[in-house]
Amino acid sequence: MRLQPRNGRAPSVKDVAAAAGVSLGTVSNVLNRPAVVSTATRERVERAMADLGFVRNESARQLRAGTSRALAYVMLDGGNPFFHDVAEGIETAAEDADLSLFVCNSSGRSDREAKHIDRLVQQRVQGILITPVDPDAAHIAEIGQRGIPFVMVDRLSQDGGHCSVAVDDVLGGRIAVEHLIDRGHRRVAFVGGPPSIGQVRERLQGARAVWAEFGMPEEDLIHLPTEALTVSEGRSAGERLAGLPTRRRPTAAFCANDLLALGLLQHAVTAGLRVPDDLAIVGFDDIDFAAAAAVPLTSVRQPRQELGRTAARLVLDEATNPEHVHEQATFVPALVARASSGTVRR
Amino acid sequence: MRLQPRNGRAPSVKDVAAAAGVSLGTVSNVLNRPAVVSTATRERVERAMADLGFVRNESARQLRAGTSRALAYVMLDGGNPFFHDVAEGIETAAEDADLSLFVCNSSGRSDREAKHIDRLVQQRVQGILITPVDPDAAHIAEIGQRGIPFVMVDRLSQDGGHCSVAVDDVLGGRIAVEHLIDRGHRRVAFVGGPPSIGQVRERLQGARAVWAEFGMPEEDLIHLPTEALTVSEGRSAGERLAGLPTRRRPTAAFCANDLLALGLLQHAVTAGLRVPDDLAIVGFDDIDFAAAAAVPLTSVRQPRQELGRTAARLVLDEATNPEHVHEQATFVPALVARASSGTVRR
DNA sequence: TTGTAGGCGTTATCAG
DNA sequence: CTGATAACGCCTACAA
Repeated sequence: MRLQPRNGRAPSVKDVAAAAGVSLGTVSNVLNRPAVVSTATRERVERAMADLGFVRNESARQLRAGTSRALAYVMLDGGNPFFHDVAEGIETAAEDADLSLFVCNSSGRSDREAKHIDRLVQQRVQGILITPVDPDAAHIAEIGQRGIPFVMVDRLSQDGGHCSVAVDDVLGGRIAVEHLIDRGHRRVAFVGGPPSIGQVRERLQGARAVWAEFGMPEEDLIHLPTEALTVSEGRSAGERLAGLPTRRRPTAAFCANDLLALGLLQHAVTAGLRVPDDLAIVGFDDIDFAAAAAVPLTSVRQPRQELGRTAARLVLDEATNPEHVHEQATFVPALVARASSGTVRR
Repeated sequence: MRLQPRNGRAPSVKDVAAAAGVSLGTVSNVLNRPAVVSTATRERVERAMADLGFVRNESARQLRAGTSRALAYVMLDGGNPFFHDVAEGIETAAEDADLSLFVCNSSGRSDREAKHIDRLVQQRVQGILITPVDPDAAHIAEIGQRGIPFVMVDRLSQDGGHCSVAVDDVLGGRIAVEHLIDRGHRRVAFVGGPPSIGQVRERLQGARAVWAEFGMPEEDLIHLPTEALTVSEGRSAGERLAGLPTRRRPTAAFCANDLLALGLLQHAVTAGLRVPDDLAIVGFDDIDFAAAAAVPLTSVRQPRQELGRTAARLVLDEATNPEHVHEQATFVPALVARASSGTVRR
């Protein structure tokens, strides 16, 4: 392989044509409509391409085609395995459609998110999937106004102005707390925040609803707010919880996601609380690390990969189907009971 | 904002020029050398760009420039938070250089890796960072032959034919096992595989070396092979370990990475082994979940973000500095002792 | 079946 | 500051 034909420049179709002794159009045909070229010429051209180490220039193709052959996913928190699993689901769908997937991570920062979106628009990606920091931010609305197909992931659209996929978070909150009531718990903590995150609000809302329906006193569902949905915030919530006087201390905690639950679990063990006997714990998302915790974590399962696949399907439909109508795909969460909420009390 | 000027086509510099009543060259100047344009005209042009919702077309820029303004990282296992942290380090460096970062995930599959590389070459990225499935694969060597700057991450170059960054894995194995010997363990398991993974081989090699230096009998360092470096493989190694007769069972395990260690920890707890009293555990990488485990995990720390930042620095040097010489950046791993190896025996 | 011409959007250059 | 023009590499007509 001679890989640097014209002093440093990558070989172009022209170079291939020259090397193969055919015209430029023939090379293009070999690439795009191999059927119309005679076998002999085709092989000669392919040989020349291999010899030169020819690689199509994607920017030129793109410029010509007017659009790139890529999708993008902007995720909220790359440190949370949940989003990685969603991305995997998107990627399988993108692969099936022979599209690349650009994965970006806003790390919960709106400025970074806006910057990523800017770049993606410049790249003319075919569609944007996003789990937004703030679904009402101006730079989110602009995506749709630009006519770029886009789908909100893990967050339902309020106004139906675009597609979205998510589980029913209110229901998720309900089944988590109902499970704890079932297990005999009469004093439960909800661990989660900040309330600016919609998922947190809805999971809490579901928890409160079912708590009231069972006729439990409102003050016995205790909200332990956190600054973020992270392991270390879970740990600090654990400190506050362990610090409560025994008769005020909840016997169970429902955490707004698994990272919080893992942090809480860790602090509880450190503080000498037995899980689930002294403190039962339920998380949300059912990331792989939940099942892998030293006390396997009961969690509300989201169909992570399927969320991603569905989101990709919707964005592709919007990109290709002129009859497309926006769709809010809602999935039903399911409780996965493990040891951390294991025993029935009394 | 009128966002669709010419029936569906995104507005171009030409449209902006027309709208602002200036020439195309002036628009280009506003974009690329704002200093040479008078304030009044510049503002008029900027106004027109905003009105039209003009966004530079990156493919056209790229075609013109001959290279994209992006770096890429192909990681080995997106499900392992270690690689996410490395990617974060790369991204900060890329941001400083005003470059985009494309993050790809081979999921340990060589075919997926090759496909990603193909795409990246077509995109004419400025450089490729990669933690390869197999450093000797043909598609890896081709990257260098193509003249694309590239750096191997978490794996040292054997022949110096390219840059690489990694910790000293042999040393990592040494300090892990020395720590266990220190703690009084005389029968230790090494959990890890497959041996096709260089990191596994070297960590084992270090473990064996220090074991011999302390005069311990070879057969008391027991290799429990695994198929992969995952939580579930760790769990299954745990089953094998717990199944051993008590007098043959190691009192400690050194795992080739933290995912294995977390899986092993989980099974140990389930099987009724106390950690660290019945079984001490040491992992490798020191991912955040290691500290967050219910029994916080002792681990050999890699400077994850710094590996990424350094790799990015090297690839940028290769891309821009004609005097560039390949460099093997080696970092020193450090033991982080936590509860999972906590007590001194006897 | 092959060759040729034009254009995608951007940037750079050069003469006014 | 304008206006015109060429070039990047590819693709698709259309003509031979």
